Amino acid sequence: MKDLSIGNAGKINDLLAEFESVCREIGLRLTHQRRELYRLLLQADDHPSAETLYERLRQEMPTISLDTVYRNLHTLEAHDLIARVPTGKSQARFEAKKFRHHHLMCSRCGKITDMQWETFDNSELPDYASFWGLVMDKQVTLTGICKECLQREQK
Amino acid sequence: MKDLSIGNAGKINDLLAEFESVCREIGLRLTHQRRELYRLLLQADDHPSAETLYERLRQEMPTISLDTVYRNLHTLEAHDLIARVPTGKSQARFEAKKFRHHHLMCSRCGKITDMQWETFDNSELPDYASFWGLVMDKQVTLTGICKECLQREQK
DNA sequence: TACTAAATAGTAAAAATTACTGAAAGTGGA
DNA sequence: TCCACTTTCAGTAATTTTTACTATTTAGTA
Repeated sequence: MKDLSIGNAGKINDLLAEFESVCREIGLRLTHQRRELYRLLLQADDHPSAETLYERLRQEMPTISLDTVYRNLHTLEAHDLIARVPTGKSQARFEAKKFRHHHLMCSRCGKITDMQWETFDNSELPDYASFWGLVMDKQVTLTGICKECLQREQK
Repeated sequence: MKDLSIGNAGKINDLLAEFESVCREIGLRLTHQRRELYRLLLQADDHPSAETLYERLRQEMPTISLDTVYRNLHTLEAHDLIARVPTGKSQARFEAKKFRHHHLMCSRCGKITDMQWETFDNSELPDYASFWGLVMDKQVTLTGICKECLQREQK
């Protein structure tokens, strides 16, 4: 995972420029569709599904096809430019790789929130991990009920 | 999550008895299909998909329907007797809740392996978590390449 | 401007999950 | 043990999600 510092998190344009040069490096064509897909993912903070991205893209380019969305999601994922959020649900959710983070998932409303946790990031893996093989990434998922849902249930 | 100690891990029968009494407590009927589904999940260590479970169940009861498998997976999940493994893939994978553990996922062969990590289990959550809401579970997923795949690639 | 491989739109197909219906079966009480 | 009640089931259909196919268009480059 390309470790982009959180200081850049808001600078969509910088990240887009970075994306474009990475694409050129690895020989991916910069189509309007691909750039827009990535831009939407960069500015989204709701970990959209393929279907949701398709709907959003259709606002600006009504003729884009669903296949293009899925194909590009695969391509970008294969090149580690975006990631799939491991939800356990049948519908996949996606995110741009902006900075190292973990996920909070509300089991009531399904909302997914990013969270940084440096203490964990810096911690040692258990011995078993190196016995198992080569670990490339470690990710925490916290599950529970978000504040909004808790308040809603109290009423 | 019902925290069953790892000492019981091999004792399928004990866990089945436990399962049956839990079902009676919460008013779930103990049908042959449901018991077998749970038993298969208990003894499986490969986190099978719904389809895989269906195939296995058909060995012993050829008339069982796929709907029954899905319905029971939902029911048992809703009562926290089994869990869905958050893989990020479109096909859901399941496991019985035997003991507290985390997952190692091989990005080459897709194999999922359980791992205990008490240091993590006992660690404090970051402050942001309590601000977010009520956290019920914390789970680590390590991604990488398992030993078998590493050896295969070296050849 | 023209060439070429990659990517796209539109559509079809496949895979995975959920819904529906009448029949069967487990559960609790007489 | 039998009965009534309700859940669950099998079989099938429908829906949702993802992938595949093909003719056409486009980005990158000379």
